[in-house]
Amino acid sequence: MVTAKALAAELGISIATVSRALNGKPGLSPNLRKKILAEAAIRHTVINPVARMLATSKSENVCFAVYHLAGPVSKDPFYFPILMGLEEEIRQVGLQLSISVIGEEDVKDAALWRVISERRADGVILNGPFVPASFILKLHSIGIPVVLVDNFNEHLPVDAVVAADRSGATEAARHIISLGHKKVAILSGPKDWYSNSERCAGFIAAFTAKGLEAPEIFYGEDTTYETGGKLFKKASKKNPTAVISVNDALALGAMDTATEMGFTVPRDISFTGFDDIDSARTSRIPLTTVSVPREFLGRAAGRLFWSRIDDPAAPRQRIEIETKLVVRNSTDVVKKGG
Amino acid sequence: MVTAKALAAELGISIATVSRALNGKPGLSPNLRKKILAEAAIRHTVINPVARMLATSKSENVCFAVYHLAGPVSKDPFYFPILMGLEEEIRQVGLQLSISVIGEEDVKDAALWRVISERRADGVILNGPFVPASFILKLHSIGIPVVLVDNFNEHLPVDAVVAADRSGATEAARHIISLGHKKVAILSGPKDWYSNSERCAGFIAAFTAKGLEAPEIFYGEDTTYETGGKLFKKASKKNPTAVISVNDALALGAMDTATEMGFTVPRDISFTGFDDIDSARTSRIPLTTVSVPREFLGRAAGRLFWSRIDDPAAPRQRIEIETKLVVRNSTDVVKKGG
DNA sequence: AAAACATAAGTAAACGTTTACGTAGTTTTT
DNA sequence: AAAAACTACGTAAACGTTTACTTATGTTTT
Repeated sequence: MVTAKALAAELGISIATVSRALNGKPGLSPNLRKKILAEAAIRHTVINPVARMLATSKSENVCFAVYHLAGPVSKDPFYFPILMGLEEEIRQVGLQLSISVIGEEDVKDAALWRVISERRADGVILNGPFVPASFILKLHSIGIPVVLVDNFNEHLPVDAVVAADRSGATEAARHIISLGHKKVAILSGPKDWYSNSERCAGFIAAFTAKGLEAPEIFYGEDTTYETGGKLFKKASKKNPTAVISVNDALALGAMDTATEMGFTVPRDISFTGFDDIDSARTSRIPLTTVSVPREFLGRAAGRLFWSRIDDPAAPRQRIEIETKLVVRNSTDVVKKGG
Repeated sequence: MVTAKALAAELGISIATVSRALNGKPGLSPNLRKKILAEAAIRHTVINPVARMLATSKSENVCFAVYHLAGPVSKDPFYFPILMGLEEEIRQVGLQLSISVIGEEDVKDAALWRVISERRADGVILNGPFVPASFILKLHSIGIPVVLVDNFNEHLPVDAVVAADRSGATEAARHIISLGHKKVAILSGPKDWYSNSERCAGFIAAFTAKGLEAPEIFYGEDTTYETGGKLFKKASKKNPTAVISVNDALALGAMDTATEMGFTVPRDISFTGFDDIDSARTSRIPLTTVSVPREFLGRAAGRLFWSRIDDPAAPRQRIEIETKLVVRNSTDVVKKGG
């Protein structure tokens, strides 16, 4: 492995010329260019990106931040596909993706700020609804490009890519309505998480649009399997014929608890989820759910980031990725007596 | 934000002195040091890591490579926790973690090689059993520190961290044996994946140690839920009273297929898995499995990497992380007639 | 054929550090 | 009290690029 500098010396030409050749820049005779490129290929010469970064003062690095809450949230299989999609996109524009997990203490004080201020990243992809708005604002105000994934806030002047939570939820609810269900319960996590509130709104909208009574929403502290079970126990007192949840984990927990309590799914109660994580498909009773193309969310975030870098003054963008209802075995027409 | 250079100019001292102060190096009067540090804090002065990298020719960057096979494998929720653990560890030693997803084409040719040769990383954490040995060897032979996670090969001169696959498997098999099972089937993925072969060996060992007949192994092309179902259909022809699998997805698929076929679990057949992924716990019939502390695997990989950087000439290390049998509801004593 | 202009290359200053080496001034040794 | 040894700091050469500027060498234009 030979540096561009060494290559220049070997060929008896200036570094500037080699630089131009290796970067495909003009101002160079086709002959010499070919010669340099050929020699570079033989000697495995690549521009040293660190030196380039120093010279151009760009880090060519994007940071993917995972907000790591203590406890079950981190186990959520939701983010990995996003990460994969993002990486592929980011790589294609020649950037590199680094990851950083941040916790509650970090946000208050240093953390990402550190990553950024040490110039290891040109910008940040912030993931999930847990990141405090104040932190996002701070990042943005010091000129760091930020894009949000699976999170959005109208008052935040930053780009975001989200799933079509509301319309997806409406579609799921319409499915339930079309099966004749009237007594419905909604299971949700904290209402201040963007996707939760959007999805709930989407559910409700479907009912009110048909002139039906809006279902009651049962809020939990998180969106885990266990919480799903707990919430169902509460909800079951109202004898719903269908339970719709803001995510799959909740739905799966509720469904299993229902089975334990003696209900037969979907004969007695129908269940729907949201996200289409693996276990929705592989569950004993495959779950009817709204599929969120997570890898695609990642790709979109990558493109969004790139366009932001390209034009820092562009107006804020919000990309919404279409979702798709996947009907499986957990939903059925309402019983006559229901 | 002010560079060290600018800070030096402001204070009317040399950059070298500021560098020493900011890096906590000796050769500096306590007074001046304090003064510099104070001013640095006010002016938010941090050493520019890019410049440092150039000067020291270290990238301070570790690359986590995910070998992204087309298809269901990538959805495996196995790697995310590893990633999280790794990041925390890596960060503590001042390194940064970047991720790179590589595919089959990349390995043949460029890929990681690119990442490395462009000096964006000081080394690589290679994840999973899919990475071809030739590629690992190539990386190692050009002097790139490599650590393997969830993979090992005696003939490869690189560090590795793995779960205690063999002993964990033995423990699971012993559990099955202690319940009185004699007719047992083993479900596995490709036998050339390290963890698969180790786990199979561990299963077998438990049986032969007790003087029992070694169970038949049914091999699939991958270790997915769907394959689990297929394999069980084959295995069921031998009327096993227990089915032990090399991972949870396989076990879950087998278990659900068994239920569909009319078996009652665990009364008719017992099932065990391996890994303890989320859905093992949240499955309708919670799965008896061997818990692999994945976040810890990540941490260990981070430490291993660091110690390798520290002493490139150290002998190869292989860290084995203890696993733990988690008995849930999918296993029971063998039926009298079994 | 002179003037104006492209084109192809080189020069050298930045980018912000690290670090071996040099040099005063101060302390210790003998 | 002179020699030796520290100590605290400065100097300057790397590290490997990028890029505005300059300088030769053709190539048009008039």
